[in-house]
Amino acid sequence: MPTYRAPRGTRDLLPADRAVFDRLMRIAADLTARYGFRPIETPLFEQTAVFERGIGEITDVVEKELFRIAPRTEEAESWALRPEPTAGIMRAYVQHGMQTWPQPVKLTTTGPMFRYDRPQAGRYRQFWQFDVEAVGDAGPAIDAEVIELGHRFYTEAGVRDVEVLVNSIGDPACRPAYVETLKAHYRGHVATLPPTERDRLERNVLRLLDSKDPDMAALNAGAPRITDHLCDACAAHFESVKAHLDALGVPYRVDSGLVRGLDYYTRTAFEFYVAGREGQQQALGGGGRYDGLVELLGGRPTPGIGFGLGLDRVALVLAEQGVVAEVETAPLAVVVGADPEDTVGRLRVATLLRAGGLRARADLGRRKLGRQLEAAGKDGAHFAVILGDELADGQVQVRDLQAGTQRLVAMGDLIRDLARAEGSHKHG
RNA sequence: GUGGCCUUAGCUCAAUCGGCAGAGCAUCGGAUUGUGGCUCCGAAGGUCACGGGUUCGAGCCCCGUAGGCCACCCCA
Repeated sequence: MPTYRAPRGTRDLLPADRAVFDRLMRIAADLTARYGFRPIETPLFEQTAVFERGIGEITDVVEKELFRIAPRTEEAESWALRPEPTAGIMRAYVQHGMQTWPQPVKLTTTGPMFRYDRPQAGRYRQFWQFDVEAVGDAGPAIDAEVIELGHRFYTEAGVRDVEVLVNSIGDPACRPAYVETLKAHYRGHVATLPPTERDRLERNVLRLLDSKDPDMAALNAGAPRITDHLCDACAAHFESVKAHLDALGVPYRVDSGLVRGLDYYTRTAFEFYVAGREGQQQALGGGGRYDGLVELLGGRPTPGIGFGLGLDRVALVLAEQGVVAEVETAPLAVVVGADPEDTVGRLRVATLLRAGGLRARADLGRRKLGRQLEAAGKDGAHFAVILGDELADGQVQVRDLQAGTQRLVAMGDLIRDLARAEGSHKHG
């Protein structure tokens, strides 16, 4: 067992893993560009208050999962690693006066998030999210646009059977009354509530709705639904979001038990799952509308909507579904030589090829030719450029490692020859 | 944060009743002159996760810790 290892809940993305992430990030960047979102980077840590105010102090994310940074001096500011990107981006929106930009401001970012909870497969203390935020448009059309974008990301990534769950969780005009109605419903059955659920009754009743406790099933079935208690404005908004989703052909299912764990959400809430694997653990992504957040962070009242998609989980599902991303990392050519000691010659030719724009490696180990060729083959190289006596006539052997054929090529023609071969390889 | 299962070489796994830590793959080297994939030979690779206890003797039994996984909690 090694002396040092990656901290609990973190992992190394080895080249094969990293290639999968690169591909996902490329898809995200390409997709968001097409939809008019512009990339933004905010710090990996913020003043703790940004998260406490924004996300809500009585949420699990802040209460027990926030990665707090120990202050270095007594008067130091209190910082925490970001558990999600939205609060930081909205902080930036306010700080830089983005309300003076053409609205809506559409932003995207992809990067690591941090939550101090107990690790499990697909659940890490450092995990990656692809995030999108559209600020300054009250919807409902843009709600559907954002949901459709999220859904399309999975499609382009190659994830099969992704299902969208949507709900409306009301707004300050109607949610408080609904919360009281819901509390009243459960209070009538306090005695039958499991201990953990009883504890949540007064603190956050909405959470009882998505409880997986079998004893709660019957009770939840009879519980009043938020969608039956929306104010007129929220109800109309929700209907319109659904109509837009229908028009766009996005497959979705209304789940009136869907609530979100962060306080800032209003009205539209949605999550993405692989069909048949609903249940909080396996969420591939989620998001919603947060019309009160900018104001909470000191800005003018500004509506907004966005989502965060978990890249680690997407990678996990892709692996489960057997989707493999072919990424070209193998060199086009490896320069080998008959004289093991002539590293100068091999490196010089490789440098020449690289200067010509080709992916080339030189075998700098001092081993015999056979070993060099063997290593080149294992590396997945298409060609081996073999340096030998022919150099005296200004020629090298170019061996096609897959076909097992080889021919003499003049040094002066080498770059053009290999470049042409690369092109024909790519096209079959 | 709660409960359970697990941890032996880089990877996948063996090791009889408590009695000398092994294999396959991968890595590196060799098989008479400048040609890979197959084959053969060899080398290297271990604090048996870590710490304690029981025992003549512990990879194996007991306790603790760490890490991973599973179910919760909750999120991505």
